[in-house]
Amino acid sequence: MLSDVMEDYLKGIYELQREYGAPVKTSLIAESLDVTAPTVTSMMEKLEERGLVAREKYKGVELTEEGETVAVEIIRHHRLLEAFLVDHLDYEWTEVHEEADVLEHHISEEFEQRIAERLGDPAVDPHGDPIPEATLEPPAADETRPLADFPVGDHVVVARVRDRNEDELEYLAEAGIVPGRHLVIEEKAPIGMVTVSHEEGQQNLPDGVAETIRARVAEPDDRPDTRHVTES
Amino acid sequence: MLSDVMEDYLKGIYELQREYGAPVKTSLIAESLDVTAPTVTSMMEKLEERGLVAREKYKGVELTEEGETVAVEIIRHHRLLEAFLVDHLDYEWTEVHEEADVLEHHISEEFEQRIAERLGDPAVDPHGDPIPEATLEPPAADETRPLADFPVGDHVVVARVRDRNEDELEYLAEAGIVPGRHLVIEEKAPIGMVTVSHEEGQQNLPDGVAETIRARVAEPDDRPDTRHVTES
DNA sequence: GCGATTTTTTAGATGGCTCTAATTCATAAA
DNA sequence: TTTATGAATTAGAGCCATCTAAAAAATCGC
Repeated sequence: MLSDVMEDYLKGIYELQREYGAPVKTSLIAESLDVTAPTVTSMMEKLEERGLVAREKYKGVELTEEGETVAVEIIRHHRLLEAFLVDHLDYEWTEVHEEADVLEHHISEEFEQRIAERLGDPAVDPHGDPIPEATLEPPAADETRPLADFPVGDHVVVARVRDRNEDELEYLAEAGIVPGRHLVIEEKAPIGMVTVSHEEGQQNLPDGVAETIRARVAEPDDRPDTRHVTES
Repeated sequence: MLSDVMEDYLKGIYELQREYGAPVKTSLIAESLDVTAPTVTSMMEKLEERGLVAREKYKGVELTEEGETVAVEIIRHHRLLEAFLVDHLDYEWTEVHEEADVLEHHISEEFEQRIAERLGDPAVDPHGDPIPEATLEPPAADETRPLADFPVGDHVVVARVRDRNEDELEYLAEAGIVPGRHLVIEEKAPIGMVTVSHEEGQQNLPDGVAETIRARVAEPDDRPDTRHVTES
């Protein structure tokens, strides 16, 4: 009933709403989906007609409950697929995003249930992102923060390394920046760079990248792990 | 580059061409894809422009080599997916068709290779249909014939039970009409019905159904098997 | 072999998703 | 508080896959 394109808009709006709050502005949506602003406006009119977003002209949109449910379902599909590809088809966690981004729109309820079952209803995907429950309750806002936000000296655990292009993820994986990894914030250089360290050495990260890696403060019992980078 | 719709046309034309020979008429395509004739004509113009079909106006179309390769690829996807769903996600062979029909257009090369490998490069799918090779050579025309074509008294082995709606396949599975099954043609009634038998009893099949079940003459060493219907 | 019937194509329209160009609205700066 | 700037919307267009109605071509029956 809903086109894949509409599903992509809803997913995009959901994520922008989480990150920047509502209402979500036209220009943000346009940028995130790589379309022009008029395209977004006309799509918002359609989504509004269908009751999936609430719109205030010239201000922006917010997902309705129904729109949010659709978005959460697509995200559940995406993250289950990523987990499935890694666990059952030997994909590397760095290369699952594109495949999941397509398939998320095309798998049936049945397929979703079967892979969830086969995976044992995992709580997070290979990037560390939480997988929404089958009930499609929007997951609680998370307590992680971008790596760039922690002050020098903090000990943190990487929670998520966001879906982005494969080369970047591979580089980060190679450098040991993976979900679950224990890091120390070593330095924040005024040229827009963060330096972190772990058992295997130091790593410099441009601010833009450090913004998209989310972490939480290391608990007393978080032992620096010795997880190794996957051999490829 | 190619839309899913175009892929569906190519797949449909391929199958019609196998069944009835080339050129394939507009009306046949329209019926098999459940669209109107003008829709087919306009799609054929587009496929011709792209070099995927050769067209003779008012006569019909034939796939070019390139068009055939695309069709074979989609069919390979379809059948690998069906096999994967049955072998690795516990689907019944009667319920995989719809899922595969959607996903066949959306999986990557990578995904195709990985499921093929995981399955051990099977030669046939759960319906008994041959899975084209990764080289996408069009498979040799097969030597099976519709069940309806065998004379009374013949001993045959079911080769394929074609993709069609789930209820019908479930009924046939329940009745023991599954790929690999040894059958004897018992009677061909003038009311358009064929009667076949196997170890567990007799089964009447309307001609329309007997047309879509393909079989080959039982070889001397084909022992009537005792395969059981899957318990559900 | 010619008219009647069937099939195919042409013509013209619609809805979906996108664009560029022009206009309207909101906001930040003076 | 007025204006300049930037953001959003409207206007108008194009392409895709589809439709119905009308015209043209092929085929079938005598």
